[in-house]
Amino acid sequence: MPELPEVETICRSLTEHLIGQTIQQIQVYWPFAVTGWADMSFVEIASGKKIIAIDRRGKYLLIHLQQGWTLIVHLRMTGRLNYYPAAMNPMKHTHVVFCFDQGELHYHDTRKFGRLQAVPTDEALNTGALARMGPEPLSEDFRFEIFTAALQKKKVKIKTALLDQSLIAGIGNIYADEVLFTAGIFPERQAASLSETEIQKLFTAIRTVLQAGIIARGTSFRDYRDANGEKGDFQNQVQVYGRTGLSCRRCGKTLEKLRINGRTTVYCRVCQK
DNA sequence: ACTAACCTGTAA
DNA sequence: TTACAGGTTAGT
Repeated sequence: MPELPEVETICRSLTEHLIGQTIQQIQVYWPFAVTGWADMSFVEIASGKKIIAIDRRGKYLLIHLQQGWTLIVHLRMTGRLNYYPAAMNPMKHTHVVFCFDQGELHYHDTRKFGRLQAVPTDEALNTGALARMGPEPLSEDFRFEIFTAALQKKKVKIKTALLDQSLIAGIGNIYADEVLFTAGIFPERQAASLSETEIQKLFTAIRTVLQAGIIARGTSFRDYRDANGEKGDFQNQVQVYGRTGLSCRRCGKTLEKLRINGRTTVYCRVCQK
């Protein structure tokens, strides 16, 4: 569910509530949701520790604990982290509950794709997909020349390239379609076929669209909520995602869809070449 | 490079 | 009943 703007919004809303709070107790209702480290269980590692910082990397949340431990969270499609100021009964799909001095954090995930891993902080960025994660598009690590060189090496469609987390971190199906519309690029173009001008448009569109997503506090078509249970607003300003059969806001032509990499892709055949 | 798998819910 | 959903990975 959440892409970069949603995870960033969750990160910020969690930070407000949890920095400095100690995890007093953890209840795990679905054990597959959590993973420990070496011979230590997730609960053993995290219990009794204070949260000192919360970061985002791509679509991952990094909850840093004292004593050198970090909880890596990926929400996949339907994962949610809900902060409640007072004790709350777990809901049908609540898999983990963290109890603090003030309030509780509930991990909820209808489709059970998401995972929480406890790892040593200095191993966090070397763990799994995080080790191969591309640059953060909103940081100075995202460089036009490097992005250009990477695209020219790829023999996949540009939409597939945008979804490749090792090429660029944090873009998912909604923002990929929005970025390609904004850049005026047809999603089935081969990545290596883009001109420098087109890559420049794409580079700029990635940054402006993701930034707009963050300002809107994410996109809530269905499941997404921030840590306070609030919806985002970006669904009210999308150009193409979810608008198959409706008219293009720019030229009026009926928007079309196709399937790329198993993902529905919506585009305007007039505005995107 | 494409598909199935992991899951459940909702809408067609 | 079938298709599809903000993701990733392990298989052909």
